[in-house]
Amino acid sequence: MLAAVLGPVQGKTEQVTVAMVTRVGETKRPQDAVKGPGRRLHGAIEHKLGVAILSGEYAPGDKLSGEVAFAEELNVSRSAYREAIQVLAAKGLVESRPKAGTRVLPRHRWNLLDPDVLAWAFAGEPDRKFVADLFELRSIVEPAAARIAAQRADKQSLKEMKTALAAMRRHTLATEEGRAADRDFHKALLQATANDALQVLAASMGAAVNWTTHFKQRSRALPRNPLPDHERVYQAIAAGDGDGAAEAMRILVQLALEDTQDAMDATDPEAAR
Amino acid sequence: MLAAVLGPVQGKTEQVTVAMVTRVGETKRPQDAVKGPGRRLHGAIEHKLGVAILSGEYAPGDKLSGEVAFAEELNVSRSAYREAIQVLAAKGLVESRPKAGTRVLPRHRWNLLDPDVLAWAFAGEPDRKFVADLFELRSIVEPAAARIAAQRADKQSLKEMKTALAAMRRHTLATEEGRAADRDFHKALLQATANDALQVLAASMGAAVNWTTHFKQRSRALPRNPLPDHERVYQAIAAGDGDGAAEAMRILVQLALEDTQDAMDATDPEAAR
DNA sequence: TTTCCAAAATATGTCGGAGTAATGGATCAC
DNA sequence: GTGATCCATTACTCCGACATATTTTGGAAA
Repeated sequence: MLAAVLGPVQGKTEQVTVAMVTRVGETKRPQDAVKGPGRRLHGAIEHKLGVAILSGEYAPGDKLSGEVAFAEELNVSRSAYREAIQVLAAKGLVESRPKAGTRVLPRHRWNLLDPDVLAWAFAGEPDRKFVADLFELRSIVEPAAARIAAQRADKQSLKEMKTALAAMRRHTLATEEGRAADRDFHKALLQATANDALQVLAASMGAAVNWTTHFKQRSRALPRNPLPDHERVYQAIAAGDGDGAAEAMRILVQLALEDTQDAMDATDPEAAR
Repeated sequence: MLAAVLGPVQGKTEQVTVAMVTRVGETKRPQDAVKGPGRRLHGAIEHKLGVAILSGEYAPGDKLSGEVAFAEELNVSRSAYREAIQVLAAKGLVESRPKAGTRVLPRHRWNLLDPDVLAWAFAGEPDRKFVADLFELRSIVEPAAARIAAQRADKQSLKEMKTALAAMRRHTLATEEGRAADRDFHKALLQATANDALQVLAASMGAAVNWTTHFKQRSRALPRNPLPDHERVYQAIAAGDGDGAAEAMRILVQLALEDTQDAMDATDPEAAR
């Protein structure tokens, strides 16, 4: 009488594998390691409902069936269901009121920059308009971040960026290590800005961009080698050249956008106009 | 023990053990304090814990007392406490694991751009560094948004901005209507960009900026009249002048930052160096 | 003594049910 | 037609029990 409906939740081993996709070769303390907390049951419900909402299966304004009905339909207890709903409500996806039930909120209330919401958005076929919006935002924020980083970067951050670049050179973007190095590079760059708000925002966008690389992989067209672009950014930052860093980063983002769009066109040729 | 900690929201009366001296005039209902869908019990717990964490009362790495213990301490059921914790976990503030307990996550895991988290951050004395970071981000995003708006604004958005400007002129920023008009202006500007990601981000920042106006009010120094700055932005957008709009918005944000810093200096002279 | 595995201890996770409170809509009076 | 009142529906809260996961420990084996 368990939650067979939830599919991915049920298999214990599956969850373990998902949680274990952490980076190899991490020598940090076990506590700090990204040991993913195996998704709980309510976590699975969040994911299921979150994806359903983001994919448009439940449109804004739609009323979900009552707690008892829905919980029974999912074969979970009301507690688990309610905790999931609370999380969705915390992210602005739904709102619950006595007598009125819980309804899907209009899209402009959604916390689209929440990492989980982004993950749910990219779980299905991503919306091309939304991807374009994200890249537009990225093309605003990241060059500015690079400019600030060029002004404030300390030796420590520069060293980390250099290390990440070396790792990118060693592995390619085709490997998980390479992509991890890419993330590390941007992460180190953001840390160099010494701006918490920028870091949080870029972390969200980075996660989203990460999902797009998944599509690049799926398409046959190999993306161009992004290493030279990254190196230009690094050189400018190391030289303290704010304008140069911003311009180099602008180009980097622009190329990433083109690659992603090409990949999406290749994956879903119909949608390309 | 102390249900009073949770403020206005509280239920049971028979839970009180000793010295239940009902204070007269305490018959206020949750609706009195909050508008719209009044905060539920678990909402109050979220707020209390969220503020405690953001203010540093619970430092990253700290372990919260167990569910039973903490729930009993707050005089709430375990269910309500758990739902609150799930919400905090959804915003990246804490993480719960069996046997290990619930711990406050490191600051870089917090969703600092979540509207609720921002509200909690500004519930106490705001961190000056964080305010500076937010304004730096705002000075990156909003001018760029204004530039895009100048390129894409349709008649509808322009009309809304014009209406908001008129309202700002009629009332001042000292009134709630005036501040609402200010928000409407920025909201209309963002809508003109036709970029969902930008809209969500700016909405969060707008909420944060709104909290800072609270401090401007608290200080004696009246902020300068921001109307001319807004009008310059509008004129540039209406004329389709992207560079002009960006520059005008840059100045607007810069002045807002100076006003806010002055207000914070006046409120807390010690921290000013 | 050191290493490793197994069982216990403990805190979170899940469950089902009962009762409370609040709200939206129908009903009724004016 | 307009307003206030009543009521059914729904989420909200509480409770107590059991399940599950993970750390800790203690003991067996090397």
